[in-house]
Amino acid sequence: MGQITLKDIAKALNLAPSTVSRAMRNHPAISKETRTLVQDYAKEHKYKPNLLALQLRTNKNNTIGVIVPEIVHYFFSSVLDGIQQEAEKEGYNLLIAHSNEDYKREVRSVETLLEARVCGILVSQSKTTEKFNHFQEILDNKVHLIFFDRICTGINTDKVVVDDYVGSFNAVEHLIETGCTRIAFLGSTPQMPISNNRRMGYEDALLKHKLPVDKDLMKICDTVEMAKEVIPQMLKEEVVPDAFFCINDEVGAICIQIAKSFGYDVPGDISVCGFTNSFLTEVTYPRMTSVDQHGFKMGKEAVRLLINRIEGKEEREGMVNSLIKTELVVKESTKCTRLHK
Amino acid sequence: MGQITLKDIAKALNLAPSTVSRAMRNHPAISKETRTLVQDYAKEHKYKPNLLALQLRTNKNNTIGVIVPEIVHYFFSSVLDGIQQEAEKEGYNLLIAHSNEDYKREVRSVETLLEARVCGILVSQSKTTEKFNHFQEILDNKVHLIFFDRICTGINTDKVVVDDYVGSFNAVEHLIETGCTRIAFLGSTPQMPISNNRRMGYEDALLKHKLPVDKDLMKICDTVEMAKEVIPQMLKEEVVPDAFFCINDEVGAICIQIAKSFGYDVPGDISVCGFTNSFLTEVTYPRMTSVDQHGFKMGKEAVRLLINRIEGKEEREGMVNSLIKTELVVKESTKCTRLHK
DNA sequence: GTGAAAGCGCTAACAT
DNA sequence: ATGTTAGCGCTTTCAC
Repeated sequence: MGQITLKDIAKALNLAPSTVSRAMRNHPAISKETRTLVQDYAKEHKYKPNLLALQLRTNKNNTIGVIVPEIVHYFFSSVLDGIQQEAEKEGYNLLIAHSNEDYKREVRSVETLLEARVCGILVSQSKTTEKFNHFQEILDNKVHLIFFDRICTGINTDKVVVDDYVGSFNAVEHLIETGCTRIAFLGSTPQMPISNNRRMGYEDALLKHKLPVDKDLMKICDTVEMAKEVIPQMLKEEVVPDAFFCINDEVGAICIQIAKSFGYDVPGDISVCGFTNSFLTEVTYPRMTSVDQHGFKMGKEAVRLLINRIEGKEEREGMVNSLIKTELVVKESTKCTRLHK
Repeated sequence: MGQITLKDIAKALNLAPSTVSRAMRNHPAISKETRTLVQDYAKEHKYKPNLLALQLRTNKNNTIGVIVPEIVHYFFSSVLDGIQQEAEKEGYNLLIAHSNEDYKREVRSVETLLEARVCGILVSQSKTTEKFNHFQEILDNKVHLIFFDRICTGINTDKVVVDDYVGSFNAVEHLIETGCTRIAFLGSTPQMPISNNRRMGYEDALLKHKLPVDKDLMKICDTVEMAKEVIPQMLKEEVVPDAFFCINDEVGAICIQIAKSFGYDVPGDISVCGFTNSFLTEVTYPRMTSVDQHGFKMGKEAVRLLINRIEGKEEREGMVNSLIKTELVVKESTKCTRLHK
């Protein structure tokens, strides 16, 4: 015998299944005696309602799907943590899919989640995604969709992002104020809004301080592998950067290693700034200055918004664009300044 | 109109639902014409089978539950990655719960997963868990249970672990062979088998090389917070360790930082060895020697075993105890030796 | 206050 | 080769 059902209880107690159902859910029209009778019996026999049956009836399961491009990754696992905690609190389950930065796997993940009939999906796009039909299909299926961090500008839906522009601007300004003038920007592909916004923050900070925007200092370099190619190359140039502003902490951390291996002092000769403020920043030597992205908070915010949509509680008009504030956390891989508090 | 159903197709094509059902699944008794007719119509109208209905019928959902104690963590996210990839390949979905090293959340996670009627559960125990009724309940519900890494010795079930003893023994022997004689062991609480096995590997390596086992060198220190307390304290003692063998890379990485902040050279004065061989080992300075735990592989192995149990394909008698081999990866936080290849 | 019956979407046994 | 019926576990009319 696997699990006890409502029917079993009904039979055992000589009641109708409907009565048992009502009694379990404290329906007002049920006498106190029957109610306690039923509930006691249920507890004693460890009755567990069959969610599958419930979901089939209401054609709605309390499950939220999440698609992340990378799971072994401080930022995304922090976001997942936030999503998980908030979802659990609200009684939702989580189906997690991992696209592994691969467009095809992302498409398949969408299929899987739709087949599982999730009631909403949170997505952070893979780097290789350039077609958006699969996202459109989510909406066509009347399933709620919210992008976080790596948003897709081609689809009109709710989004949760950090203020990449401001975070970037502040970080670069900090580098400038601490005396750097040839600041390299190691970004991601330009079609990624997070990268594009950070590039604009970078350029505007340079402009504000009357520094030239040098295309040679701006590279696409968003993985450890690329960093191991790109950074040494830049350090072999005639004019070497005196600062690296990196798209993530992984690249930043490797950047510190490489700069030191070339004999440069960090931050004496070269400053390095990362993005995320993960635990990595604590174990590099020197400890790394980075822009905190508050991933945990972003995760919570994203589910909150999604659940509000699902339950029809969102009052804001049109598409919501939620902005999480970043915070520059100055540690030791950038120089000190009195100008900066 | 939300989703199209079998019935809808049947009505539109003037067929019985059962015929449509059979046609969709290439039942041999269905004529080629009807089959293609049905399948074309289904494809055109984007028919998606309702998994909930299917699962209700078979009283079996193809969902596997996972409970991890920590999600923002290189090792566990690697394991999750392995679990995810293998499960997806086999057509299983994943329900992930996060106990956050908290016994009560772990118990609740078990409840949630059982209510969701998962067909199997993978667990790595929280540090604070000392009662096992909730695990027993999983078995009582006839749901397959497999422990990985942080196993529970109080429950008789399948397990997947790394050879902590051997991994530890080899690491400590490497430290000894490179000239260390006062090797500190930073472990976890003794009731955790992984910690206990590593402690035994540690002690046996010392004994083999005729070094004393000094209780003062063995501390419980398995988090960054504890490391920041315990390690400075040990470095202030009269006799300072000349090596730290740490239970995980986080503690190891922080250990390197602290040792350097005390003015010690790593590995000149003090060697440090971690456990996991995460990305952290690449960004510490010097890069950290560590024992690779092959988390990804462990994840795959654990799901494989679980799925075999679920599908009744496991031939091995009794409870399986799967052992993943570790591998000492020597980098720069331990000294060189000719003895060690 | 309680029961009987129908139905959520699907499939399997039993017709025809 | 296809249709009919029943039922997975639950809730919700509609009766009584």
